[in-house]
Amino acid sequence: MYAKTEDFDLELQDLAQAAKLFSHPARLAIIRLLAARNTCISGDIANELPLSRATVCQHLQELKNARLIRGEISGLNVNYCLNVEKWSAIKKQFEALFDMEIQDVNCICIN
Amino acid sequence: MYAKTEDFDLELQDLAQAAKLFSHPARLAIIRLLAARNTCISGDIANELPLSRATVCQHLQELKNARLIRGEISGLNVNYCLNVEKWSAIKKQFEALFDMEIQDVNCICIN
DNA sequence: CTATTAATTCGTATGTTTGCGACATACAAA
DNA sequence: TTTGTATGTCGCAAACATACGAATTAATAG
Repeated sequence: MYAKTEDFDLELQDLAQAAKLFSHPARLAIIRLLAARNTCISGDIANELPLSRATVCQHLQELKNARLIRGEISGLNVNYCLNVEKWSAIKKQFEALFDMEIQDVNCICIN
Repeated sequence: MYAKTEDFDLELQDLAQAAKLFSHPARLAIIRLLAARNTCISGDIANELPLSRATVCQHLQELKNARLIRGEISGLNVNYCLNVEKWSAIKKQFEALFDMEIQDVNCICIN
């Protein structure tokens, strides 16, 4: 986090951090995969993405640190799944953003 | 955009790019300001944020490049406003993401 | 025990974002 | 024309993100 980020409302910091999770197509692809399937082995995820195993792992860790996904060791494999509670919480945050009332603009604003 | 980003679905690339707009509290704060007011002078925006004018200008340009906001010159001032069409489009993209059906998870996933 | 296999971490290279001071532009008033 | 004011751009530095090969860890099979 850049230093100045702390100078904003916590609510905005929080939402910005959630948005960052969605700001890379690999992470969106992972989320989509985990939503679509209920089996979710790390290696399978890596095989479906056009990235190296190491890079996919990094994205998985980011989502895991944010508690949006969870991983469970099962022998040699690791099963990942969405944390639906966190998913719902983020969904609510974005709903609040988009439900925000918008005043009529008073500029013509061509450009 | 990193090279590998192009290897993903256009839909995911697009959504990731929209999410990036929301991934900094300064940009969220700007959006919130523009939604709340119908007068929206560049200098006033900069004064409300804990950042230098140059930095705020940079964030404004980013939002403008993405067509989420528009700026209109009015004498010495520049009036900014939300582009409600783009705002609605992005809102729809996120609604589609969050309306995605989620399968029941089959892992216990403590960690 | 020793391979084998799956997953992750480490180290490193490269690219992007953030932040700002200084400079440039552009309009308006004196 | 000169001066002042509002904006925006440039160039730099620091922080952060992305990507991957190589090394590491950890469980299992032989």
